[in-house]
Amino acid sequence: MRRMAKFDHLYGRLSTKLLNICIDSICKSQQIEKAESVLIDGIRLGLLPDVVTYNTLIAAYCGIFGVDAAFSVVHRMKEAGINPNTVTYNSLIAGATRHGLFSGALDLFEEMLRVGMHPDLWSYNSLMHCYFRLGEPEKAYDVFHNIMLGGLSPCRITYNTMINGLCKNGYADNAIMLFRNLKRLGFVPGITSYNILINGLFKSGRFNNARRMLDEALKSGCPPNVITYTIVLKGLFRARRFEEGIEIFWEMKSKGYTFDAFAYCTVIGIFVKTGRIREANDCMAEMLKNGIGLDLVSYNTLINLCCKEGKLELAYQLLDEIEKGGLKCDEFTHTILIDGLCKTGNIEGAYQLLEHTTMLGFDSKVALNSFIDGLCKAGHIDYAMMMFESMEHKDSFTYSSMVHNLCKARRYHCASELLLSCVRSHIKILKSAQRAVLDGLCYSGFARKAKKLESKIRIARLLQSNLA
DNA sequence: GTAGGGTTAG
Repeated sequence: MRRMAKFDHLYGRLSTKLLNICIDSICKSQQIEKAESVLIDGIRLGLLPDVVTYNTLIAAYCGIFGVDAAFSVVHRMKEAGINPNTVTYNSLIAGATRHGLFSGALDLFEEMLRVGMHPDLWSYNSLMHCYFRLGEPEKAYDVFHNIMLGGLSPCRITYNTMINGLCKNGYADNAIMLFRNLKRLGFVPGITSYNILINGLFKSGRFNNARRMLDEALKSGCPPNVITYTIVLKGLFRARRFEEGIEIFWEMKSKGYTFDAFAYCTVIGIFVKTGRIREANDCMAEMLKNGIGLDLVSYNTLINLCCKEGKLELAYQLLDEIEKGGLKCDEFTHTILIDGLCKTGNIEGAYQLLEHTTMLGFDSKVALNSFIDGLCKAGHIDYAMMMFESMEHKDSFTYSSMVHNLCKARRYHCASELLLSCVRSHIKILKSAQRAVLDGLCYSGFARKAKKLESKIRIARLLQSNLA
């Protein structure tokens, strides 16, 4: 009998472990309901879920439904007599961070300390990340300093989080200095570290340094991955080095890189923006053929492509797919469609969608800009002016578009007033829009007014630069 | 727990 009891005990422990492995694997395939039913079955069979079982569920709830839903699991856990541990809090903090709730993550960290729990390296790494995302690099640095001084030994993620945070907060030079110092102290960077730095250098406009860093990665035995290529592609595109970017794309293909949704969307976006619709279509076909799971950004990218080709019907088919697939359209989706409708001359449709979008609570300045431009192009310039005047927040696009369209309608005096008020409001305007007004005034016999306007603009800009 | 500010307007 004693032997049986011993086996029972062993069986119980093993089974909880098996149950956890099973739930973890189901959660990883995002099937929370199935995981819950496996848990219920397990309990019916007499298995006792432990802290790992609940932590697994909490991590999954955080990822899929958000932190609030995860808290309901914490509640259930406590009811079952199991106390949350550091991993529970780390999961909740990670969940909050993933959903952009950085202040909420900080609150959780404080709560952790308040209830007497000891944060581990994961908690501190997350804390640093949150401070950086909140634009508080000094506080992040304090955490880093404390990790180094305290008994915790930092890991690669600690260093990468620090280097990335510095880059993202505009301290690319400090990031590189830290990187060099750490390397001297024995830190062996992986491709993630190099990607962080290459991206940081590209974004601060230092293309040659970025290229050199890429070479350094290769020489250090870190082959680039799909993320490296996407960074380089985007960086070159941002620098308007389109041909080099397209070359990188072909290089990726010839080396047999597997494209993911990020890479495909980047490339399709670039093709669309440079007017290479045929190539964009080939890419889309390949993306669909390769069975890439389409998320909302992918759908938005494809809908945009359809709109640019004037294939609105196809765009609406994709819209149906979004809703059938359980995804929710966002501001981008609506804006893309509103612009598509405007560009195909369906102003009435665009107006209806704009109203619907506003009713849904989206406040898209881009959509309004698009619509105003659409109105002008369809010949309703007075109505466009009315909307323009009623707009609370006008930006560079609003002014550039309106000024251009007024010039096209030969209403140079009105355009010159807008141009001047734009400059005086410290808003940038396209050089071509300014040129259109000045040329328009000259050619229509108002050369003196053009001269005066030019000097008024110069004075306004001079005053601004003095004040700055 | 770190890396692609993947998609929109002039």
